[in-house]
Amino acid sequence: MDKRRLPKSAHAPDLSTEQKILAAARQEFSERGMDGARMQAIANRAGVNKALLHYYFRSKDKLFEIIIRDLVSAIWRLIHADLKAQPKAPDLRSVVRSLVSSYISMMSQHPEIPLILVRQLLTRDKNVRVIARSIIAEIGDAPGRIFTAFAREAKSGRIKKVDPVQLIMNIMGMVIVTFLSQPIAEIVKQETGFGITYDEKFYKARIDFITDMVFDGIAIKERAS
Amino acid sequence: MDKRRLPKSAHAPDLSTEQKILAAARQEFSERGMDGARMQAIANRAGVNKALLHYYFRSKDKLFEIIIRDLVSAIWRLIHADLKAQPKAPDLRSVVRSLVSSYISMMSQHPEIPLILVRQLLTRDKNVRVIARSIIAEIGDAPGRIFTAFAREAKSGRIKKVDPVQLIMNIMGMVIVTFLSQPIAEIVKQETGFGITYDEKFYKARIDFITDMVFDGIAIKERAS
DNA sequence: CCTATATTTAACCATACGGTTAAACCACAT
DNA sequence: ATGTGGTTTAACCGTATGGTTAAATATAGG
Repeated sequence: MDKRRLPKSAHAPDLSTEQKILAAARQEFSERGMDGARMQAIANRAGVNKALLHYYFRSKDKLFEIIIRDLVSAIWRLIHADLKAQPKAPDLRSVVRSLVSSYISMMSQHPEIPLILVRQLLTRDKNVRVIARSIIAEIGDAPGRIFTAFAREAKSGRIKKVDPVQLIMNIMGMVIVTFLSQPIAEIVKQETGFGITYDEKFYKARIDFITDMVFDGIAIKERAS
Repeated sequence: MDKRRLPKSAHAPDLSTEQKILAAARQEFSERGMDGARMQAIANRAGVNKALLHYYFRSKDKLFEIIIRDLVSAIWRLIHADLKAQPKAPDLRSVVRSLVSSYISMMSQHPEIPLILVRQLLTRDKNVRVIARSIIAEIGDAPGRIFTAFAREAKSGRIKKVDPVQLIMNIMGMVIVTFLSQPIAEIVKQETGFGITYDEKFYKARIDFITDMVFDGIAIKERAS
């Protein structure tokens, strides 16, 4: 059995049916979620026969799983590429800024990442465990880095002693709301006429704004206490 | 047609089958989302025959719509009750604090609210428009109040002149992440052993932490520039 | 009691949707 | 040209699930 899978080579259509399916699936899943997505819809988006979805990826579950796996590993890849491109952070503020910047730039390049992952993580479902586990593994570095850096800085008295859980939760909240708000903002625009333009400029502004809010909030001001 | 609907009075079972269904549906929808929810599962949770769901609420869509409508109006009701219970806010910081507090207390009492609404709003779907519209109408007060209050304060030079969109986005992000993180935190606990206890104490701490972060971030420190 | 009306139930229906299959198609090697 | 193996297609299948129905059961009013 299984003469399918790993087709590759020989024949070579116009740059991979497989890729077209994956792209279409990413779209569909991000808009409708695992349960709302329809195999037929994915096939249509990809301009491909439905049976091919099963030819290349056995089942809907397997397809979804691969999408998730790819997204999670993309996080890792993109974040690291971006961090490496940045100058080594000298001070704490720069560390936070570069982390925030990396995550925002990553998600702005791939808006499906927060959409699919968040929705899935909100779902009470045993396979969520699997996703969560891999995310924890992949994302793992960031909270740790922030945590230890802050602990050190707090010891040296340059920042307030705050609960790191609260701190990280706030940072994460400010980062992801940037993307979760997008579909809502679109509707608000259509309803009220007032809208946000999610472009390069806006994202840059958010990086600064978040960093500022974090720091000028927790930095101890010399003159008081 | 329609001899059903508005059964009420006459007979009177043990405190409303209708209510049992609504409660069960709220649960199911919040855990699995509109598409993932199963009518049979709702019936089971309510300990009721499946046909009753259709007897009281025509269809799955209608049932979901009612749930959403109720949640949205609950936001309004709870927020206002809470705000009225609080002392009139004298200064800006107190205004923000009391708004943040109201929203957090509201969602902590009804965790389904953020779960169902956020998931639904992430879905690309025409009926999202309807939901969004009602939320915009109901929630409407808060951003406006914050916005004008901040504009006034900024004029008087007590806080930095910041983009109100960025500001509100940050506040909202920090508030909702408090609840969106809950399912994830549960898994993290099972995976790594480290967990957060989402209790009264934690929520109170978050209210303070968020307020502090917002303000000590945007308040102009006398000694500097 | 009897009747009318609301409620509840089991059994059933229709179909949307994930998945399968067998045949066709296509490119290349021999 | 023909055979081989990956690829694509239309047509089909089984079932889960939303929804319906007709009969049963309860309740209140007369």
